[in-house]
Amino acid sequence: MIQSPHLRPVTALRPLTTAHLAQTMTLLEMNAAELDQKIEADLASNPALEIKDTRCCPQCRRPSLESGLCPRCNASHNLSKDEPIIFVSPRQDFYRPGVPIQEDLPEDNLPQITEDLPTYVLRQIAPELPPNDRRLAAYILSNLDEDGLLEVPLVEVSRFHHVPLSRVEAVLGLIQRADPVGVGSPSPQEAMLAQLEVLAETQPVPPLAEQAIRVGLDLLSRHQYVELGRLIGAPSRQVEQLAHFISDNLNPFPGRAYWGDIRQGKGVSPPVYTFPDVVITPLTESLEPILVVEVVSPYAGMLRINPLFRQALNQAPSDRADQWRSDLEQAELLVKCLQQRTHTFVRLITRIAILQREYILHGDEYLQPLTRACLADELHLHESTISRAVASKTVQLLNGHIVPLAKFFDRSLNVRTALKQIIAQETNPLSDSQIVGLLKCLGYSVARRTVAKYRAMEGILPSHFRQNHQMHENS
DNA sequence: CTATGGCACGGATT
DNA sequence: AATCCGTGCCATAG
Repeated sequence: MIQSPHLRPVTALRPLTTAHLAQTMTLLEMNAAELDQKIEADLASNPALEIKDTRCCPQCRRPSLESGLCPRCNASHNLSKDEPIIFVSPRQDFYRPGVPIQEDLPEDNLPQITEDLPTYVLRQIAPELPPNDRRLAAYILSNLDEDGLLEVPLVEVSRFHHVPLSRVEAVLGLIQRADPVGVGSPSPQEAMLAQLEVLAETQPVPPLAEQAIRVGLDLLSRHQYVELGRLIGAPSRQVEQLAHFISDNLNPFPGRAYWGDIRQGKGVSPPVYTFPDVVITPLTESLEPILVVEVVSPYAGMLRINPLFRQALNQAPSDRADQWRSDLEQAELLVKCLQQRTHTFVRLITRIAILQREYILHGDEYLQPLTRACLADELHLHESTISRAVASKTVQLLNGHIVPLAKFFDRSLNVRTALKQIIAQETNPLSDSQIVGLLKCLGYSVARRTVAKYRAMEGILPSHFRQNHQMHENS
């Protein structure tokens, strides 16, 4: 149900209300990229629609206001910092933050396709892959579990595709060396071995590491150094260093904690999402900047009913009249629904920008736990409307990271980052219940059990598998 | 006895 | 109506 008291006379539509509602819902669910496609399709098939010329802002090429400048360049600098500047911008490719505006964007600068883990990996290895092995690779990658490990036995893959096992292994070898190193391995053990191998190419690794992982991974994870030392023939002191090295550098679950956090890491962070639906930038560089929130909505303000078409309707050939009339109605409906969609979305994002200002400026730790229901109540919308509006949309933050809009509704992110900080700073491993105490001091009240779950989510090992962070570096 | 993981329940989310 | 998430209770390992 759309019910919005502040809404313009959109309510005074037509007897089309059911169709209107239905389409608004559908549109609301789409993100910018999908909407773009949809509108392009409509433009192509419906002669009643046309694109109206718009003037561009001379400074940034966004469509301009009456004054000639766009809302951003036109904004005065002495507004209240609590009031974000919000405006709607029609096309993603008019403007790319951080990238100087160019007349022609080079080919490889165009929007990336939305990538999930399998696609991301596939793109990396495709060049090295013989064409007939591509399907094989794609098949393997589509059978990864959420940890980035292969769920299906290799033999089965080979049988399914009627190729020798050796070929499957060769392809898998390539996959394992692609970016989340170790991805696609059949077991944590193999993942770690692959990582070790890659690591060895750039830096020295302890000679016994490989053996330790091969024969004693379970001992390693249980901290049973003496036992392990006996097994691989090394003093327990050396084994301890070994364990330290392993837990610092290797990750048994290559796919985990990979999508969430895009840190400086080693390489460049992979672009995971397409163009964002919202771009947030500071108006000026300062500690307490005014936020500029740009809502990307394809063709916003550029779409209208072709006036010529409307005129021509009267003189329509009788056999075509019905068709034309329905085209016109559809076009009108689309335009109204789009207005409705942007309006709802703008109200939503405005509220979010105000409520989550601290988060936008200062990062994960300051994210307010916010529920859709609560926002729905404030905006007098139905919660399902919020859900639809939030679904599958992304926001680009000040630091250039693109995150799903749903992240603004994450109930536990702030606690999880606090937890990560605690663990990063700990000198010796803290137990979960000790962490509960520390979190409580910070004002986060969570159950002991929950801390364990958060750890798992972040890919942090249990305390007895973690190492003292004070001593460091082997020779 | 302490630290964790597993299972299941209730409320929130979609 | 189906699913996800935080939590409590219990079993297990050290």
